[in-house]
Amino acid sequence: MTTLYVEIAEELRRSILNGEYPVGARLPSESDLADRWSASRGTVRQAVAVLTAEGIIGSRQGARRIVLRRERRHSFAELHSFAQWARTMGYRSASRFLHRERRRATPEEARRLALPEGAAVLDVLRLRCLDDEPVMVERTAYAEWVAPSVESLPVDCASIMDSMAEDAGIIAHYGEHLIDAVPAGSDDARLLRVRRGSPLLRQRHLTSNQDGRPIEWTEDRYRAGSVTFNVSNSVGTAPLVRDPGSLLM
Amino acid sequence: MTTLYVEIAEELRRSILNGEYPVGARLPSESDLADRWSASRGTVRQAVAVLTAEGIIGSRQGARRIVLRRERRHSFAELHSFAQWARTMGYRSASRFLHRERRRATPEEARRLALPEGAAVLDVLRLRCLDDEPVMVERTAYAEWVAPSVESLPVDCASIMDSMAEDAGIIAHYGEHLIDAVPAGSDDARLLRVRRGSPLLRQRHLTSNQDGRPIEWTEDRYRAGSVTFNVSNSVGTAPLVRDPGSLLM
DNA sequence: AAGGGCGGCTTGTTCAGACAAGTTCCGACC
DNA sequence: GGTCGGAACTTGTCTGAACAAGCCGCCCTT
Repeated sequence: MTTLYVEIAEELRRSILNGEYPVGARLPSESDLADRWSASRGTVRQAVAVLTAEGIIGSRQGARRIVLRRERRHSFAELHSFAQWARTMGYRSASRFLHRERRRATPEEARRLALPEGAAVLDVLRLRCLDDEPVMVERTAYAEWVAPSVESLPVDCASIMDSMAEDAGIIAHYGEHLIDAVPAGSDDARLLRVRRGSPLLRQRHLTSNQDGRPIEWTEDRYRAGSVTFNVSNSVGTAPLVRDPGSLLM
Repeated sequence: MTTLYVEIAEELRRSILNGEYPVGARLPSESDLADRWSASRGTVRQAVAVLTAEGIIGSRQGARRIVLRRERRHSFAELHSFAQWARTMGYRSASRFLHRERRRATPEEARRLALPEGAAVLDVLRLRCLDDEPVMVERTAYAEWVAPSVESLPVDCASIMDSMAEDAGIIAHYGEHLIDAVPAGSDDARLLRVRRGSPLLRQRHLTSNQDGRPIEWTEDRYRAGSVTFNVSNSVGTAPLVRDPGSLLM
């Protein structure tokens, strides 16, 4: 049993998906929805705020909400875990450790992971495949406090994040992502089977646990054409809302 | 005079920025903050939700909120207008129309802009510079209903979006962005002064007005190293999504 | 000294009501 | 027929209250 506003959001999402509210249509007013679920207007506002944050519906003061899009967006976990994302998209994903050893953190890594200069990190290099095609090279520096959990994993472990959560209770909670384009180095080129200097989509990200303590600093390099990042937004700035005594996210 | 929750959010952001709440520190509880501003708890929750969405603070049920980061990152929500973004970042930006003519929409453009096959669009090619350095090539297909506003602009117009808002009341309200990496074509290479085939960061985006009516479908190509996109998220919010390359593109 | 449990604190969810601000639409007027 | 104004509707902001759920530290036990 989930919470009420999540349930309302899910049912609305379903209604949009199955065409009851096509793209461009206006949703019922908040009070209509509140009546339908015997909920207060505030709870309904939490529900529609979820869909707004997902980019599915848009809203303006005074006018009824409209449907912008049908497809649903995916969750935080899928952004942090390549394996989990691949699974939900219906791909077979595989990965292998090519390299795994402790070394000193570079100045950049130390800064990102909030470590003292020269602290030890666990350096990991992995190659990721979708349906047997090499798609991404992943270079990660793990903070020392999570290193043991990573070192004990088998070389073909599919999802480090999943394993860490299960074995050590280390859970990714916050993330920051930097996205740009870089030319393939000679190692990248060999592993991804592209020419040296050809374009790669680079996603660097810092993952932290629930206390804001950094877990890892990662640089992923995707072969051009294999992956696209997708963002929806609206001017309404506040993707979040609240209402009588509560707000949501 | 802005609204109360925005004011609270701004003051909290300032306090974090000036070090009153350093990274890792715990914020006061909701009721403390409510007392301080003589506001209800609900209003305070709206304020902290703003900061949460910006990735500045994190929150977990039962525990006090913590500071994750000081700076406010430049988020996609603000990346509506290149000119506007450049200005807030302190750059001198310039741009020039290299090409501007009506033609038939390609099948992709027709789909994105929700137009019938073969409808007319206004095709625009612009070169964007930051501090006199060519940084981005922009290829836009404008829907016919906004074409007149664009055609009347001077060749060195800095911000089409600003002009359209002023002159015709056409306001960008919703956006969807697709981000990946592509090799520079020969035109791109000449304009951006890079070698052909060198990596470019590509941002395609669809802009719609307040009714969800498509305004433009744009393809921006940034020279590698000139721009990095940045996204923050946490377990409750995921503004960014990853899509497989070949499907649905 | 190490471990466990309980209680107080804090965030999450929900309710009902009120007013402000913006949109829509129809009807009156020119 | 077109335009202007206003009424009805809808979303945005805010209050105050209550309970649930999760976290943390203190204290007591072993």
